[in-house]
Amino acid sequence: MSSTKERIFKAALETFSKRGFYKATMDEIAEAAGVAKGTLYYHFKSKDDILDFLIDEGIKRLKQQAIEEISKVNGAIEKLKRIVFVQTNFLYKNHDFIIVLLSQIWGHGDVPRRFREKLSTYLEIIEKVVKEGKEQKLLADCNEKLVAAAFFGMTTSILALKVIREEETVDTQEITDTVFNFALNGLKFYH
Amino acid sequence: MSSTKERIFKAALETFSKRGFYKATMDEIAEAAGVAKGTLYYHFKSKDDILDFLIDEGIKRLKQQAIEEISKVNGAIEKLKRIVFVQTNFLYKNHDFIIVLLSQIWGHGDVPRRFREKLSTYLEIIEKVVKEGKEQKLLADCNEKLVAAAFFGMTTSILALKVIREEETVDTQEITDTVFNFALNGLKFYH
Amino acid sequence: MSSTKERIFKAALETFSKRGFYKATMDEIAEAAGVAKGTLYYHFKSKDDILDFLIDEGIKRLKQQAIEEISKVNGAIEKLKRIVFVQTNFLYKNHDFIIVLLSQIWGHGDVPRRFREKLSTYLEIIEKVVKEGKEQKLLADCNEKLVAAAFFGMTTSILALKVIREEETVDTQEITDTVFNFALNGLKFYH
Amino acid sequence: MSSTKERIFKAALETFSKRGFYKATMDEIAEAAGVAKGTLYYHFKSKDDILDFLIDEGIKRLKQQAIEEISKVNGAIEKLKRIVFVQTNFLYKNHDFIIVLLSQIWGHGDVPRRFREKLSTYLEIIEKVVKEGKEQKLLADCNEKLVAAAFFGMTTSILALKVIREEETVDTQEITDTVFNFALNGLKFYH
DNA sequence: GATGAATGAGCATTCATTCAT
DNA sequence: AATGAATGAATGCTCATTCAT
Repeated sequence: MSSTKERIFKAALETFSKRGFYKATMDEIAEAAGVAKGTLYYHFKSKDDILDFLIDEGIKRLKQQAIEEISKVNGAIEKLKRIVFVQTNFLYKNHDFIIVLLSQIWGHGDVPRRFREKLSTYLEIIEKVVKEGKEQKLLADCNEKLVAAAFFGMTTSILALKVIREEETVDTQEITDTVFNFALNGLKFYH
Repeated sequence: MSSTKERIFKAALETFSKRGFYKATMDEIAEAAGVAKGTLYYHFKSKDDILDFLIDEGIKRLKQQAIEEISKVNGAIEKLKRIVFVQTNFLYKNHDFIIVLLSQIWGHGDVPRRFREKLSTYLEIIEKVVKEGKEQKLLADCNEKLVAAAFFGMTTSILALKVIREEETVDTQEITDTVFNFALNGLKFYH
Repeated sequence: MSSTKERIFKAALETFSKRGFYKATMDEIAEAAGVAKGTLYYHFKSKDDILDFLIDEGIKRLKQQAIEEISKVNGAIEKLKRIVFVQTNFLYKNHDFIIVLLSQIWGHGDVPRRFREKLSTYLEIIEKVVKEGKEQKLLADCNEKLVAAAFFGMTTSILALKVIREEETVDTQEITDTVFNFALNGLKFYH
Repeated sequence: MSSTKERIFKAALETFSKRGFYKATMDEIAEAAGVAKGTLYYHFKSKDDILDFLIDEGIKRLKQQAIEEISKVNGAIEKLKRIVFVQTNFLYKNHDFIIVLLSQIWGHGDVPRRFREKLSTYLEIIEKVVKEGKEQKLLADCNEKLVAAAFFGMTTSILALKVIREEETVDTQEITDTVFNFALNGLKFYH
């Protein structure tokens, strides 16, 4: 990625996150990137194309990190923990991305559908681990598709709500632990 | 609510859900409602105002149902189950609402912030039940704010993904059970 | 004029003056008059019709007062003085009217043309007095049409500028004297 | 001023004068200027902004000419004559401007107020000359603010009425003489 | 006489996109 | 590679007017 394209990428992510995709204008992105408006069109076909690129890149990076991380350990439970950890950290470090993603995946149009499909390729990683866990009798019987969605929804909700609120510096380790513990053991109190 | 306003309300919800808030035009809403465009402005101040009203009403109704339902039973765990049930059913019956809500609550602007604040008043109901459960030693120690967010994120993710996909008729009872079981017992396999 | 029409008349004059004819809305007029919007259309054909009526009435009243006043005295000069006096007082007491009038008479459209024609019937009163004065060798030779326009322009400019500025209470007698003296003797200093 | 902006400037002046500011549409201005509607917004922020610019420029040019002209002669009376001359000629040559100006300066809103303030900077030039004339015992004692307003009101009234009527070619020299003579010597007949 | 809900033509404004330089 | 002036289709919104009650 050329340095100019990189700058546009970052500026767009920031602008979409701050203003929302629709309210963000090409003028704003250009200004944030420090380039002329025409330059955006040299590097991207359209505004939609920038969004596509952003989502693509984001999910690609998230997947890479998840795959890399779970390859380091053995056992479905340990792998799951790593996934929660990666997810939390990634979303925390890339909250602009998650805000943009979460604003775009719901809805019936072609665009949200395409984004959901991309996201699915990430969720499949989780599903696979859950399935493994079930087979290894480490995890209880469950619908792994539902569980993957639940995992993702849980983590993003918690994180997005905290991050967006620009609260106190978020302790990602605490969230990782909470989510993981919640997911594994549930809320029931054991005497 | 006058009958005209009611019709606009429903048309707007449907249109926003189908097309997305920004792509939906006032002309489309008017046509869907079977009124003239000017009539929209007789009942609402602006397009944003319609959205506001939609979110307000939706959350108000969700809260009403949740409160009513948990008043019927005793015990935090039973109450929690009812909440999951209401949430699932409400969101399933009002999937247009949930799509609109989920598309609008993320982001840094004033609008998403306001919507999150409204949503918080619903989450507080869950928090209260969780807190009760902890005090009664029915639920494990946990951060109830995080748990409430997790509950909401989990349910909506599962549901929205199913609903949007216009999948097979969704079995809300199954989802209720899955979510509740997951939340209560976690994923760990017990020998 | 029925009491309702009278109220609309006053409300319209005030609203047009405060907001300008185009910015003023029928809603504002109705509210100022304390009636429903539909009622305006019971008494007047249209917004333009209200303006017409306002201008008509205003000029009619100005003419009446001028005619009555000049009938009280003899001699062109004395009559001219009375005209200046009436004009100043009337415009002061009816500054809403003068503001509306002055905003509408310039321009090429049919409406300003019609208003100028109505105003002409007042200017003719001045012209006639000036003509008389010339014939009686009391006033210097001059183009009475130009002089009448000058008279009107002079007085309204002075007054409007003072009145609009909502300055100190305007001393109409002083203005009358100044204008009259200026008009009669000019600015030249006589040694 | 870029050539495009210049063309918009002229087209707007003509359109506002012909149709009135409020009846004139951006489409009309664009067409008159031979540019696309969007181009108007590339050079001006809004329709109001165009009006602002027009009034600014007009008054600036009128002031420039007046200042230049009175610098050519000595003596308050001669200067005054030049002012009347410039005013008459400028307004005649720029009757579109004067029509727009006169339609906009009356009223209580912020816009007319701002325009009056701009116009005041021109009137101050007249005031200064009148003051000089008084000090030099060339002009009678008078309120120079009132006199300046009177001068302006007199000239514009005469001119606007003539110009709008699209009468016979206006003889600006005759008007200059009439106004100047009227202003200097008054209407009284001297035996 | 009076009301106010409903209308829809009209308009200012926005903004992604193009293209000549 | 980069620019920025110009475009025009698209759209939210206004508001005078109508009419059934």
